Amino acid sequence: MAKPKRGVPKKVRVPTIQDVARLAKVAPATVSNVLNDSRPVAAIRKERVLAAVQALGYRPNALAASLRRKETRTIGIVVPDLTNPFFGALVHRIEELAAESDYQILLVSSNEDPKQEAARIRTLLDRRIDGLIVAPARDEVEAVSHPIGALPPTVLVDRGFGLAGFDTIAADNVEAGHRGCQHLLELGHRDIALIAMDPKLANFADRIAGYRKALAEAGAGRRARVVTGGLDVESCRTAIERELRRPDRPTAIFAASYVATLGAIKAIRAVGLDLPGDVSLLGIDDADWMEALHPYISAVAQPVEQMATEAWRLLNQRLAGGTAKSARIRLPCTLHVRESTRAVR
Amino acid sequence: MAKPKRGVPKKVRVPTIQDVARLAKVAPATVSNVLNDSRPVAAIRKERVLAAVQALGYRPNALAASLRRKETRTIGIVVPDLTNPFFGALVHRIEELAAESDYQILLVSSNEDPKQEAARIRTLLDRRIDGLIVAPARDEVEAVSHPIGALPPTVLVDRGFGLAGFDTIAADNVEAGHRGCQHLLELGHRDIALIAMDPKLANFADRIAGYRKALAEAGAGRRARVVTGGLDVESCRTAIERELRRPDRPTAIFAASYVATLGAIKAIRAVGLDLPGDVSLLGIDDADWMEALHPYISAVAQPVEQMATEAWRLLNQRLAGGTAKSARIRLPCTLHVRESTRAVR
DNA sequence: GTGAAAGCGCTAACAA
DNA sequence: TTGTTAGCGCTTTCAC
Repeated sequence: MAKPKRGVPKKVRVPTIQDVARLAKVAPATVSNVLNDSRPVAAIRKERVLAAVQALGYRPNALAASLRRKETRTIGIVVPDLTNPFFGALVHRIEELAAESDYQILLVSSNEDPKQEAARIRTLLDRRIDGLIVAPARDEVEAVSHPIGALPPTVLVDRGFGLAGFDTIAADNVEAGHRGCQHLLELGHRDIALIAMDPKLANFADRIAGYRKALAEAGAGRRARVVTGGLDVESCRTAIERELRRPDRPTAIFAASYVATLGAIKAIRAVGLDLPGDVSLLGIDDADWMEALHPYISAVAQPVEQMATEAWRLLNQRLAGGTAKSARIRLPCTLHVRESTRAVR
Repeated sequence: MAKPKRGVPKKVRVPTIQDVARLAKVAPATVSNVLNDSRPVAAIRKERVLAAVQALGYRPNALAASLRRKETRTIGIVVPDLTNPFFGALVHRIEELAAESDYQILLVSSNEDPKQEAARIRTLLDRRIDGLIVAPARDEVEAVSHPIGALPPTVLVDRGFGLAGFDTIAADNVEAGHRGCQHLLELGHRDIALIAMDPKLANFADRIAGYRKALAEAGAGRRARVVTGGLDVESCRTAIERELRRPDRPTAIFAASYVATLGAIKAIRAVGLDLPGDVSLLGIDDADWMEALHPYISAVAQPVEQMATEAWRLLNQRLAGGTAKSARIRLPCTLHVRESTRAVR
């Protein structure tokens, strides 16, 4: 048995700005000024400082600087579920942009739960993040900010569009629902079931509205069929399966999210129908695999990259002190017609 | 035009521990002791403190506490690519576990680039993270730690297995390659091409070794065909397509990663072969969609959840002062036989 | 152009 | 049990 000496911290003292100053025979302030270009420093001293920094392997303690400067160059990101490729891509891109501007990312997941979301955001605030990007679990203001109090500059992505006091970004979900449904109608479908994870979430409500609008325009307003799935693939699958087993089963499924799309494919399989022979499928949200296996899945793609870019741009503006009134940005989706949608027989 | 007053910080002063102390008529230290249970405090005072905290909406400044305590309760996570579902799931689970223990996650992506990796890790260190979990871009020690200097407790996941000074965790990649190849051999395949993104990465080297071993055991050692793809789907697709267009094309493809699997599917389509009629496909790494569209993709699944759990467990142990010698943990993979692998004609 | 000194908000050591 | 003091490592006055 090795006898583990517990809690013995390494004795290697990390050099501080004082150590550098001493070695370079200058004031700590001068070291700071050299390293941050915050004031002109004579060339001779500057060299001495740089040499000392080199010699000691000095790295400024960002914590101390943040405490003093009252700015952490850290932003929080909150997403409902990181395993969802939409949010994965979103975070990926934001992290990339943030890093370019020398910002770090504190990442938390809310697991689609407003309670957890609030709790996690609070811990982020305790760390004095400079800004926050959140894809909220719910759309209500209370859920996002009420239990938390003052927030730093915050931009809301995907959900919570239009909430007062926030810059908000979302896909044009009404148009996504409208355009998607139109596509199905053009193919001759009249019995189109739309599957939403939670029709109360604004983005689903919008997609449903667009869908209804397209239906109405085609004189098929009474044929709307909105099915509520749930937050996970299984519950969506079950709901869709039930719909497909009805005698008057739909000829097309419009799955209003990534999770719903996955559920729809599984449901169609489970019922033993042919895709797209017996039933067409149109998804919302794109993924790499949708163009791999046949039938390629037709989908209305949200502009994730753009959403990330805009989110970062808006946040950056605020971080720079911008006080423009809250932005509300709707980004257009793109319909990718592939193989899973086919003319009705 | 609104006239934007730039850079005007909000005048709302955030309450400090001093404010609470004053209001509660106690010493700041007492407030600290109440909030952290660090010393017994008389019930009367405790109540006064709590009331004052409530009244002011006081939240301790974690930055200041960290500076003083020399511990941030923050750990860094470094992954090569967050859009890869494997790393997405890994981060997701680690974040979850960390949050349960009141740790935060600073997330950075290395984009498969050791240079970027080193740079990003350095910025994490400047923030005095307590620990680090990294899925390195390369396997060499130098790449991970040499250009950086002293690291906090660090565990390496997926790559860099066995590097001295680190707890390391990886799937049993040799076995994964072995078992996978065996499965193909059992189906009668003899011309099996293995596609690796980069055969120099240890996990690919291991998978290749396992594959060769299985081949040798079947007396087909000379028939090994290792194809180098690349870091992205397209380059893998191209490489596999080339292989499939040869007159002596393989009857089975063994794609040694998620990206390679996607590339393989696309290549098989591009060449116009039937999957699995003309060619079988076995992937490494599992994904939700592999059980959605036909043919369901057979795959050797890495135990992502377990890898995350173990990573967190090991790190936690170190954070608690544990000084056991570096752990090396190999976790077994699971073969999911589905529809994309079929007996050779 | 430079240095000395104060202080960001907290906790740990020392007294009482 | 409580308060006072010092100081974590840095940046920013202010004075020279």
